[in-house]
Formats: sequence, C-alpha cells, structure tokens
Amino acid sequence: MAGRQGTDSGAGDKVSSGAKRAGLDFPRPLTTVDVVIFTIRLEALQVLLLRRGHGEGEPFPDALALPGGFVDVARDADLEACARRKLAEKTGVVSPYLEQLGSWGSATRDPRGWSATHAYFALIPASAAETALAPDAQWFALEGAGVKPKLAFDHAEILQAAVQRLRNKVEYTSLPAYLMADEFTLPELQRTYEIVLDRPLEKSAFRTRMLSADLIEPINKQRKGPNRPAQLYRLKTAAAPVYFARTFNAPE
Amino acid sequence: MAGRQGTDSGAGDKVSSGAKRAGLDFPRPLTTVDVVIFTIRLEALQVLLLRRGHGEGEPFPDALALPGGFVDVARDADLEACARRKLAEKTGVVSPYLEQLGSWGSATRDPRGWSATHAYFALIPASAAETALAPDAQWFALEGAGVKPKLAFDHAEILQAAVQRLRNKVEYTSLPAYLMADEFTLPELQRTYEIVLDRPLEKSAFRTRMLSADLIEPINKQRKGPNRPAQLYRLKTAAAPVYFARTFNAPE
DNA sequence: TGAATAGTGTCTTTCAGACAGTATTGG
DNA sequence: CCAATACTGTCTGAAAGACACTATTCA
Repeated sequence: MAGRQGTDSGAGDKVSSGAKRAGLDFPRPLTTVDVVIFTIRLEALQVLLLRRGHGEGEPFPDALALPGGFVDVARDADLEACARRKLAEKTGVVSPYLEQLGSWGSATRDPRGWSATHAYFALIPASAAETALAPDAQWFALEGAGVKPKLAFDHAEILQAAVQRLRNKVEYTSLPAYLMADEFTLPELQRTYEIVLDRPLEKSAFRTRMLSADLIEPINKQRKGPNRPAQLYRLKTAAAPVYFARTFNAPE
Repeated sequence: MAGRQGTDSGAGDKVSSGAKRAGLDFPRPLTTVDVVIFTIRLEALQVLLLRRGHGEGEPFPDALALPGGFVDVARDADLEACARRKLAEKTGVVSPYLEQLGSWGSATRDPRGWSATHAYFALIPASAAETALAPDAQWFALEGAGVKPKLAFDHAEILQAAVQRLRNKVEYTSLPAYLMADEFTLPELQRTYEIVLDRPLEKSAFRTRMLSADLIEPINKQRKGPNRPAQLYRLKTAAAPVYFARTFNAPE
C-alpha cells in the first residue's frame, strides 16, 4: 500500500472532515463482510441464507442472501471479528471453524456504489445448526455447486467458490471433523466426508488415514445400535486441521 | 450482505451528499490493494518492494512496502483490475500468473484509520523482472519467510502469508512454470522448484511428474552447454496450473 | 579421454483401492 | 441363528524415493 497515486475522480460519495488534511479526500468503496455457513442436516450439505428486508434504498428487496453486512468501524476490531459477529448474531455459534475465502469487489456488484466484500466460510456442527437461529435465517440444501433460489448481489458466485473450496480441501484435509458433534464414530465421520464429496469412500483407507493422523482420540464410550457398537472418538484438544499428503481418489 | 444492522458510531470520517438518502451515512474503511510480486533472480526467490515517499500525512515515510495503493473507484472496474494496474505500473508486466491471497483489515493497521487491503500475489519470469521496472522499485531476496528490511504497515505479515502459500502450492502444483522464460529445460524447471522450496528434489520423480502432466511440450530445439545439451520445452498454450494428487516429499 | 550435465532404468517403499473375511451387537 | 453394521487383513497397483547406470556434448 503505497501513497495514493493517479488522479481522483469526482464520482461517488466524498469523505469530509479530517480527510482532506491527510490527503484522503477521495471516494471510498463500501466495505462489507459475508459469511458462508455450512452444516450437515438431513444427510445433506446445507448453507444458511437470510431473507433481505425491503426498506427504502434496500437493494435486492426480499431476495435471499448470505449473512453479512457492512463493517462497523466502531464495533469491529478487524475483518475476522466482523465475520464472527455476523455468525454469532445469526446462529449463536461462537467458535466454529472459520476461514477466509476471498474478496469480491467491483463497481457494479452493489447498485449503491463501488463495493468490496470480504467473504469467509464457516463449518458448524449439526447440533449447533438449529438452536439459536435468527428468525430471518433458513437452511438450504446444496444442489451441485449452488442452491435452488436466486441470490442477491454476486452471492451465488461467492457460494459457488465456497463449495468448490470446501470440496477441494476435504480431499486432503480433516475439515469435515468440524462438522461433527463433540463425540462421533468413524463411520459417522466417513459419512460426513461422503456427503460433502458426494461420492463413496473406501472404508479401510479412510480409517487408516484418520487413525494415523494426529487428529482424533477414542473415548471410553461406544455408540449402541441394532448392530455391533461403534467406538466413539472426539477431536484432540486444540486440533488444527490436518493436511494429508495425498488426495482421496486419484482425480480422473 | 444484508442491510445494515446495529448502530453507527460517530468516529471517523463521514460520507455526505447522496449517501444519507440511501442509508449509507456511516464511516467507510479505506480500501486498498497490494500485490506481492515474485520472481527468480540470482538463484533466489525475490520479491518487489517500493520505497515510500515522505510527503505530509504519509504514514511510514521512507519505509519499504509492497506495491499497492487505494482502489480508484473511477479507474478500477474491480479488484483484480486494480491489482493488474499496480503490477503493470511497477513492472510493465501485463499478463502474469495472478492469484488472490487474502485480505487484511483492521482499525489499527493504517494510522489514517480503519483500512482493509486486498492482497494478490503474482509470479513473473526472470526475463520480465528487469526491463520496465519503476525507479522506486527494487528486488529483495527472501530469507526464510520474509525479507531483511522492516516493512510498512502489516506488509511483513502479508509477505509471509504469500511465501507460505507459494511454498505450499508448489508442493503439488505447476506454479513454478510461471516463473520460467518462454523456453526452458527440465533441469531448469527443477532448479526453480528447488529454489522456491529450498530443498533438493529427486530428478527421476520430478521428470516423470512433469512429463506425465498435460503442462509442457518439447520444442524442436536444445539448450547447448559444455555438456550434454538439454531438450527445450514450452508451456502448452492456455496451460492452467496443474494440480498433482500428491505432494513431493512425504512431509516428515 | 574426461568432466559435466542430461536423461533412463530398476528396486524399494508407501499408501490408496478393492474386497474378502472376522467381530459384536439386537432380535 | 440371522441381519446389520463395525472393524481388520491381504493383495494389488500407482507413484515417489533412492540411486545406479547410460548418453551426449565440449575441452
């Protein structure tokens, strides 16, 4: 970030007050943060969407959109804090897996003017997906790389990027572990992998990979059922995501 | 991006004119774009840095910084166009490998106020690294994950993230191909991999991997030297980066 | 001929894919 | 006992690691 070069234009809104003295008297883009929140519900990968309002000057009235909004320079210390705030406001979840996805900015993506959004994606366990949900929020199952209804702004593009990133990383990381409840069995974890990847995995290779990674530990408990009970595991404390040296299936 | 929620504070600069009518009467962060430009020079991975000016109100006077600056809402159609503009202004290179790295935004990273930067990283061939360089720009060799001099803002952190991302991706992608001249030999490409990764690679496995990927093609030419000449290759036309199914060495 | 580097072949190791086989529960 | 699911073992194949070997140039 060097000092400003080039000429300022007269277009758009201007900042005033102390800005001129510091040489900051030029129009600023709008700055927002959006969060793509994933969970597993009903044996499907789902994403949280909000119904927009229809007040005066609101673009895309009544359309569906990702949770997000303007950065509040008084409340948000940094971008991630802003993303966590949006997440907590809409789901009550306070410490999910949260990763920066990228940013989208252009003159045209928001009819109110040049705007740039910082997109994050979060993984939350199914157990947390129902509890403190905001009234205007709703889960939608993913179909392919998107969702059935049309989305506001360029949110369909952002959602598509999030799904691709998630699917891609699931091939060689332990990210699906963050979609699990506190205690889970290996077959349940494998099922989560399979839902996200939308293809079956080999049981044997899957178990070897998961058990040889420094990721989960067995607890003194089993999941009962109408069949052989399964060992329960939990994430090791302070478990950062594990990166494996290979992807799951050789990509054809 | 939903409508604005919460309360606006009185801190910072305000927008005026049409903003109020549209409900946009709240302070906006500064929006910048920074580009981490890598090349290979003198058998080392190097990064382009700029010496900042020392005009009135300029933060970090005379310090080194990444090429970048404010988004110009009149000139830049979108963030990537802004990054390409900065790159072309400083190096003359117009079509490098360019990838979004992430964004950094906080109340404190710029003394002029809440600011968010969109960081990109670019790979350019050594041949292009010298030609149309801006007078205030200079190449610096990387040592570890950073560079010797102190950098302005949080640019040391951004640079570190760029190096980590590059090193990580080089383990399983063909990114170093974008650091090569138009024509290159396989040993030269391997040397580039080794410089970026800072460790030797096995010749045999390297050749097998590169030749079986749909990435390069031999041309009817050889590189002469005081030894056996080497086959010259070029990138296949419209070669997107190749992703391999495994990393190079098993991570210990 | 020898130095130097380009390029190939061969053996081993690692780990996923395939899939058969064993284990343990409830009914 | 049987159905159902959990879990293990064994064989195979693909690709990397190690490293020896051959090939081709110039001096």
